[in-house]
Amino acid sequence: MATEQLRAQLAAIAHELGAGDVAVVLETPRNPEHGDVASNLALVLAKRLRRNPRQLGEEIAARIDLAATGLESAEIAGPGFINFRLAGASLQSQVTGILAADRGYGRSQTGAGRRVLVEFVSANPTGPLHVAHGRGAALGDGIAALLEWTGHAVAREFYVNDAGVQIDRLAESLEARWRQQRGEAASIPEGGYHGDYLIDLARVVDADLGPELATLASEARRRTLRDYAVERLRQEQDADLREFGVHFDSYFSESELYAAGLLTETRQELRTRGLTYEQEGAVWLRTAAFGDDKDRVLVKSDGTFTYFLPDIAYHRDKARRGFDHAINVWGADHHGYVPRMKAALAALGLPDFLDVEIVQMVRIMRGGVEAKFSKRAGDFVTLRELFEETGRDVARYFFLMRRGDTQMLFDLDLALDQSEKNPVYKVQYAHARMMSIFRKGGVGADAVVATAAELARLTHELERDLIKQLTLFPGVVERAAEARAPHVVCDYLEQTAGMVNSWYHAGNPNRNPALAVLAQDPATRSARLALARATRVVLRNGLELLGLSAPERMQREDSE
RNA sequence: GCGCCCGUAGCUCAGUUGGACAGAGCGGCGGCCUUCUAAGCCGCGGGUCACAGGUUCGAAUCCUGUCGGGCGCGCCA
Repeated sequence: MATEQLRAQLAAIAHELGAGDVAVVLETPRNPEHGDVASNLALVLAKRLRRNPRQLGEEIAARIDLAATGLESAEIAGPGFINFRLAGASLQSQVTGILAADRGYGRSQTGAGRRVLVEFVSANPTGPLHVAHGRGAALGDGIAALLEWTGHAVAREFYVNDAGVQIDRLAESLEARWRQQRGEAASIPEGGYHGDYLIDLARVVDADLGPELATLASEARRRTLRDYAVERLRQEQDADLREFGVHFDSYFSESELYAAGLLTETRQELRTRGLTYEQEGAVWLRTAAFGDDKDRVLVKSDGTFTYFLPDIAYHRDKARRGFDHAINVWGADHHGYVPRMKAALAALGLPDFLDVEIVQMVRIMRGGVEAKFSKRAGDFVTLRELFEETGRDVARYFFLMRRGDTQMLFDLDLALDQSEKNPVYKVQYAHARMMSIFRKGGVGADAVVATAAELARLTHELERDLIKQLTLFPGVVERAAEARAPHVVCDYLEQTAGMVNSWYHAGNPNRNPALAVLAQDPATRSARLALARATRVVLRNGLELLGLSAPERMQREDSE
């Protein structure tokens, strides 16, 4: 790639000028007058070398071997930017590169050799998944995909909190519903679960195990109900996620930690390392020595563990399983928990092992008012209700198109709009348009190729702009992976789709038929088909990276 | 009280390892349909980047403070 050669040359020149190692930043200026590629290298070096930036820019520009990097010109502008113009041929040759890479276009090996565990959703098995879980699911899956695209070995994991107080409340709540179902007076315990879904479950469990339950002693009955509820609700969550298009490589349950003796083992290790102490009958961990506000309790004075200990044991286990790095996608209500978790891992000698991505809350707006309640689930809207109404692609995209760490408004009216106002359809439609051209032209989408001589026909400004845009894709993926930010990809795809549409519509028979992809002239036609395919490759790869479909044709559902 | 996130166009949001006039989508206004699918396209208007200081050749971006919104601060999970 021409830009990579340029980058290398600039880095070398920086060395020659005595500036040492510099991360050369190349960007595509918004203003076309500023060329195809621009670098602020002179500005960066000016500071370091205490020299006039423009003068330095001239000096750098003079040292560049234009021909060797496929450049037409380099000029100094503004405070000291160096603006480069690509030679036409090098731009056109990018198309060939994209077609050759095809499904691999956008992939890189930046993260090769790194094993990363991405843990997300990890909802308690106490009820249906709600929209915030959906956002976490989309984001976790998107982050995992970005890491895969940059060469990391990624595993997706769901942590099941199937032991502990909340599960006891679940069992008690189900028992109350079951008794109500049998005509007995019973009420949901404090801190229990009030949603209608437990009424449904009570009916099912009664049909399933009713007679048996009636004969059991209360202890055994509650255990039976607990296991039943956890299993059923887990299955329901799995089904929701599967239909949402999110798949996990592994599930790790809290009860496994107990069974494998990892809690006592972890506690032992912490003690051996001199990290714990007893005070007021409880066992404390010295997290304050590792960046936390204060020390935290591991074992309560009544002898039971806090939630903290299993979490430490779990994360310690992640490292023991051979992962170099762990990324957790957590809800905003857990952000205060991050420092102590990191502190605990630092105490175990894993200071940079964990990164936590916080997912903020989602508000659903319909007709200008906030939709809050679900009949079945009680005080929240379920993920399933959402994606059954909008469709999977739309729901996923809407969750992904915003930064995860800020609160978002989910505009249901826009989500249900099937025109190109809806950003999802705008991108998908741009892809479908390219596919429709191939159908019309009678060529296989994946078979299109063009010679360099033919590609030389791509001289129109819209074509040049589009090619430049397509060449940005790999960099966008890398940047998005680095920032764990799928929305960067969404922004890019929307922008690309806009440019695709401009190009496509410019060739409308009523506007300028000479610009149609399926032009009369065979060479031009071949070149434009190749560009159309390169476009399709980028849009498809981007959509699939985000876990969305890249449709061959768009079908509108008739509005009811 | 302390900590974290946030405050950018009428609305929803990008841009925040400092850089060229602050961007997109939606909404608004004005054009354009016997279509390589108008589910659209082209153009126009719209902002004291919450506020006040500071650092810098240069600040939406960094620092300090103020105001406003959200969340978290348990021997809960």
